[in-house]
Amino acid sequence: MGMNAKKAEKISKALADPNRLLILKEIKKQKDCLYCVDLNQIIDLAQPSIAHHLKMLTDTDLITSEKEGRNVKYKLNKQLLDEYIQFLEELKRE
Amino acid sequence: MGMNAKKAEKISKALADPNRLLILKEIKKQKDCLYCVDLNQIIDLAQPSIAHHLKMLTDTDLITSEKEGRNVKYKLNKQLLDEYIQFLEELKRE
DNA sequence: TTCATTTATCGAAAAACTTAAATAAATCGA
DNA sequence: TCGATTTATTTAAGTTTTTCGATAAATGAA
Repeated sequence: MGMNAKKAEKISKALADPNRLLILKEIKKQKDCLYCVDLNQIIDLAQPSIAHHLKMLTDTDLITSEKEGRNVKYKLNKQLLDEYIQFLEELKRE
Repeated sequence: MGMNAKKAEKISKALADPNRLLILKEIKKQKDCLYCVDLNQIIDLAQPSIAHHLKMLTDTDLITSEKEGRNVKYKLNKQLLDEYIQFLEELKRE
């Protein structure tokens, strides 16, 4: 619970890739609920690469995954994003 | 002016390192005004490595540098950080 | 000018990251 | 069960990043 520099570093790293930002954007587009299978149409990468990026995002808890039959549904972890934003806000306070 | 995914990616990358986060934290500590020379005491890295990290932060405009004689003074670019935060906020909006 | 201090750059080695082919695992439908 | 679909894992190649030694450049002080 709560953000620290180590976590913020990992989250920053997770955000530091165009394809992962695209995934997050798609989650937002799909009303905060994305099926992995749809990403293959959207992202110009081989399936294992997409799986790799999804794993990085779930490993940092930026997104949560939920199995639905053969598919996996992804949602944004808004609370963690908020904690990260709070960490950044505090960098501004002198 | 204004944030986009490409810029956000670069900023994320700049934030995705423990030493660079430490530099930002020190800028905050020193009342938003850090002299490069002080970092050598604080960060356990060789001088060229510190210079490299400072360059990454200035290249993304997260910090600004100002020459003062032999020294260089660094300040946080709060506006850019705000734009980045805004970008993240928008990821939450469905 | 000469020396000391501070910062920047170059070059190279090591570590980390990205990507995809091959393949495995899980699940659904027929 | 069998075949098709979806996702995960392994392995390896290519790229990028991090780090430091050596060295250069810039500036202040004596």
